[in-house]
Amino acid sequence: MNVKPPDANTASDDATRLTGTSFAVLTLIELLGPSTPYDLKQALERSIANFWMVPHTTFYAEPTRLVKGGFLSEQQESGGRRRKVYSLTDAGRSALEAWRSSPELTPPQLREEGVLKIFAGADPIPVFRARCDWHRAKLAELEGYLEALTGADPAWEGARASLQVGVAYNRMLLEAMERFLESQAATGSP
Amino acid sequence: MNVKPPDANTASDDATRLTGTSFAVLTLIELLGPSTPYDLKQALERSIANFWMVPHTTFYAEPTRLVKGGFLSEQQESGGRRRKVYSLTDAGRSALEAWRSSPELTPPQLREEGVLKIFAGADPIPVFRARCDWHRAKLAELEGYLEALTGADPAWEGARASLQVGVAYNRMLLEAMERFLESQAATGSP
DNA sequence: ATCTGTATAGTACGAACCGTACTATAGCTG
DNA sequence: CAGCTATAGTACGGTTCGTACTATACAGAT
Repeated sequence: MNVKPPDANTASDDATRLTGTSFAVLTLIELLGPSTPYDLKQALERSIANFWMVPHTTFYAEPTRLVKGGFLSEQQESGGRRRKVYSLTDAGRSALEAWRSSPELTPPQLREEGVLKIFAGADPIPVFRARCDWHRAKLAELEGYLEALTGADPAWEGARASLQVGVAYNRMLLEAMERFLESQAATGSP
Repeated sequence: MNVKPPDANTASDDATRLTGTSFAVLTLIELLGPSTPYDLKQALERSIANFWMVPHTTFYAEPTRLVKGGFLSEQQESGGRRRKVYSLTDAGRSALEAWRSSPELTPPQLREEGVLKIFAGADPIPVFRARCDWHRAKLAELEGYLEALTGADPAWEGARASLQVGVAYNRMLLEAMERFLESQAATGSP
């Protein structure tokens, strides 16, 4: 009847859990080489954060966590601000590779307040208008990042591809909503 | 130089913060009438959770929070399990209405591990294939919910509209990825 | 009638996360 | 070289999250 040693699976093997955020850090270090948290944060914001959002305080905490798990090693910058510089360990490299080549994916996580308002009975037109503005701005932003990558190292091929996915995604949504708004304008006020 | 009374804006007016999850609960009670947390959770899963994900433990905690803030009132079921039943207060109704008719939207929050893997250099083909399966299943699920709503009360118009948005969204993504996979199949292995 | 399995309806809890606010260093500008 | 702005973080306390566990109802078998 359900009785178990209360400390079954407690200790040794419950290693640091690796989340998407962890792999974001590992990937960026692989691309950039040994990096400070701020280097990583800068790179993150122009790329990964667009499809895997992480608040900066969470992101700054992650390297520490990964050192604890043995996936990163930490050195002190000599001179200047003497900031911490993180590098991949072998464990880090192989965890990254295992994840990258595994077909498993966690389900996409979405929180879209606009659709929530529509659910609640709000007029969809202002909602879509606001979202069009947002996606237009995001599109311009992503196109800027993409342009900045032209002629970059082939190691950045994945980065380019993911930005292209982002561009396609935002363009699709934008155009769909614009079509909807136009059709409403036509029907609504003749 | 930056000196402020340390307890400026501390007390009385920092009322319970209302999040998207709060409005999800308020909206569902408006639609369903007085409800138990489980009623709400059931309804949530067939609708709102598809564009505003909430883990069930967070969702169960929300009504309690909303009672504390004065947005819901709580009664005891008489008989059966004697569960708690929640109803909107006037404060709840007006908070809901204010939110619904305000044009402000928090930015969409997305976490898509597939694109993260592509960023990291993974082969996009298995990623898209996995996602196609996922979106196909989601599409079928949403279409099922929509069908179950045919002929429902006009109060559920927003629910229907939001499900239609969800259907369109998933169909768009699915078709885009299918087109990509077909184009790859054509080029890749001639 | 009662046992027993399954679906329903939650709670407990510690780790992770998050937002706000604050701190600290570097480089630049007059 | 004082002061300003941009850069590069940390502190902290409440909130959220996932895992695991608990508990109640009801249906059918015994």
